[in-house]
Amino acid sequence: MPELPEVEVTRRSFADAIRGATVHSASLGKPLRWPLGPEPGVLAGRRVLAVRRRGKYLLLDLDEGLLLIHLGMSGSLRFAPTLPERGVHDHFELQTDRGLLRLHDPRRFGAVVWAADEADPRARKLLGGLGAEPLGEDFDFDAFHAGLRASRMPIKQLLLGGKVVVGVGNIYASEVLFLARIRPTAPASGIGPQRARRLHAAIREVLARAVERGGSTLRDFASTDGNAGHFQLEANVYGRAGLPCKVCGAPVRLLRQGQRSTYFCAACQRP
DNA sequence: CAGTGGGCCTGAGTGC
DNA sequence: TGCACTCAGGCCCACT
Repeated sequence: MPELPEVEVTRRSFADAIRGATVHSASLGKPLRWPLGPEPGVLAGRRVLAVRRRGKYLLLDLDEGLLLIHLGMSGSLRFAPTLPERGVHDHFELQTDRGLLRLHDPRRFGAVVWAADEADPRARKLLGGLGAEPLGEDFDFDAFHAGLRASRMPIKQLLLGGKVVVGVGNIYASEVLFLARIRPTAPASGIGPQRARRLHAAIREVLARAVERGGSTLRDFASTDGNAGHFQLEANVYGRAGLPCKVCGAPVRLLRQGQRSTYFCAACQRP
């Protein structure tokens, strides 16, 4: 579910409030994608120093160790002084002196993983292969273009892979390629400097705009305060198969790439 | 080596 | 109403 903008919106919604909090206790529900590692009891007494984001992972820095939180396809976090009674899909809770942090994740593709530090193999396994942060300083055009040239994968699948740039999920991949006027099936290595420039800019533009809009709410995304996002209201192609392209009026087309839906305009987006 | 497809889960929606 | 089926925002890993 959540792509980079949703994760960033989530982070911003509770980072300040939880900073400095002391953990009283932690508890697990049903198994998530990966085990926490140690017993949840080791979190008792820890202080939360900061909440950072790397790709679609949230990093809770503790005074000893850190927690890597991934929302998977259906995960969401709430943080508040008190929350309603715990439900069957609430699979992780961190009780602190500033409130309760709760992970709600019906499909359980998400995870909460403890690591001693970022060099810990447990953290490196998850963060090690990640590409550039699209909204950060390190999203360098030359490196990006070199990443494209090195792969013959269809550009949409390369973007989803997260090795070149992180955070572009299935919704935003379609939107970004529409804005850059590039066909999703185009081999990455064949994208010239001109089009690569447009793509590089489109990634920043679409993701930054989605963050401003509070993310997308397709099914059940909500930030930790429970509010919905609004970006999907301005999607140009995602979820609009058969409807007229907002630019040229041609019907938006739908195709499958690697078991995922891709939306595009055949008139606006050249192969 | 790069690239593909299976699988992890549950819930919502559709068609019969 | 019930059942069978498809699909959904991610990502690791076994395989070709």
